[in-house]
Amino acid sequence: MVKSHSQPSLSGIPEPHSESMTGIDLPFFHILAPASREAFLQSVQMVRFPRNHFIFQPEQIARHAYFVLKGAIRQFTLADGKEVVTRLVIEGGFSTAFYSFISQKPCFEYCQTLEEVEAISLSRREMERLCAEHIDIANLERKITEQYLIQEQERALSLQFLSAQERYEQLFKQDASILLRFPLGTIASYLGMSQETLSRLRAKNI
Amino acid sequence: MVKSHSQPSLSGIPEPHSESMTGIDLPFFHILAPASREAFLQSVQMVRFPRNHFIFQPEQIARHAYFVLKGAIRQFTLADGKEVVTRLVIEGGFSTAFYSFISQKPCFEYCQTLEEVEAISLSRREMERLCAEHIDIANLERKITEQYLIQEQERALSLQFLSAQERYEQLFKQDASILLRFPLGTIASYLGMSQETLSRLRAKNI
DNA sequence: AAAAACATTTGATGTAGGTCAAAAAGTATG
DNA sequence: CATACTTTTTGACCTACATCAAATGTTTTT
Repeated sequence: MVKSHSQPSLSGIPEPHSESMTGIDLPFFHILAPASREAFLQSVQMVRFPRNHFIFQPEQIARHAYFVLKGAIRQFTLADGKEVVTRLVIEGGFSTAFYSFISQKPCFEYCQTLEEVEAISLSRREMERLCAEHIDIANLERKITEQYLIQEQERALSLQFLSAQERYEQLFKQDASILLRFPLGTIASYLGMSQETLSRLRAKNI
Repeated sequence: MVKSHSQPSLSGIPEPHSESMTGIDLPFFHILAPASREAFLQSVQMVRFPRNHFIFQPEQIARHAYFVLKGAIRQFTLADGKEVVTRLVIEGGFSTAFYSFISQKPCFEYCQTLEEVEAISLSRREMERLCAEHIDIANLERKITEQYLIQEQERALSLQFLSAQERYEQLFKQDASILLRFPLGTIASYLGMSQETLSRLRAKNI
């Protein structure tokens, strides 16, 4: 268990820059009834994390999920001292340690900002309260979870039977913007291959 | 796209043996309010599929999800004529082509019974209706989806960085009963390795 | 119970992609 | 702008696992 990152800030508790949310307009907002929208806004906060900040670390419980408005986050675990990247998040995506956020048990992954991040934060506790009181929020959360289920399923499938080359091409087609935002080693790990292999693939395909 | 299975029955529409559901007690039932429980029972049906029946096939839309009470199901796709097993379901699990069920777009997987199957069937349409009307059902479905999200995430992670040996051991620990219900080739494919490799692993570990 | 069909094992061989090491390119810092 | 640090590339070599093929074992059918 080696930490190989420069100056991690370890708090994990995003207090410093929290701001009012009045007037924010989110992509999934139009689905909600006005009352639900109002309640939702009451429950979330704007947060800002500096570059290279660790939002979560193993052993902590992921009490919040973040909807990223700006910046880039990578999530990873350590396996025999090697980083295994589990998720890459940029604008428009949710970042949290899903297992921990869902079960409220200690997480096993790191969640690190690579750029300054601006996000909307919702705690699991508030999420449960909102879902218990607002049926449209419960269904919105259900739909979002469904989308992530599909995404994880696709990821598993591509790791199961695509070659390194094919996995790279797939990411290139689906999400080329990701390739520009993260260092090569990070993308390689996310794709389940070594850095050297990804570098060679890239050279071959120009 | 080669079909390599004996006598698939292709209907996909489970009419033959549907039965009344009065008095059924499901594991997740106690969470629901009596009214929701009642509505739920009104919406589901008991179905039975014979051995080697294809519940779904590619191009079809998965209009139902099945909660398996008895029997075993394997789901797979064909990639260059080779079967890639995506999901193994026995008693207590849900079987559906998640992508298709969620999006109501054509599915890409086969869903085949290996034994006679007895299941509770819920259509996507009814599910949406129930979730729109009963907040506790919406939250129950959310929780179930969350569990499957975690499961898929674990599967992706193990395919990403565990060796064939380790993946086998993990399945052995977590779900040994699966190993007894499905043929070796099916399990090997599910674990992302060749049949021969799994056979050799098993021989080594006695 | 013999024949056919299917599932598993075992052996020989090939290869995609891993690891290690060093060079080259790019970026940050005093 | 020169030094240090990080990231990416390139090359040589190696290994885990795939593929192919044949033998053995097991279940189903007649």
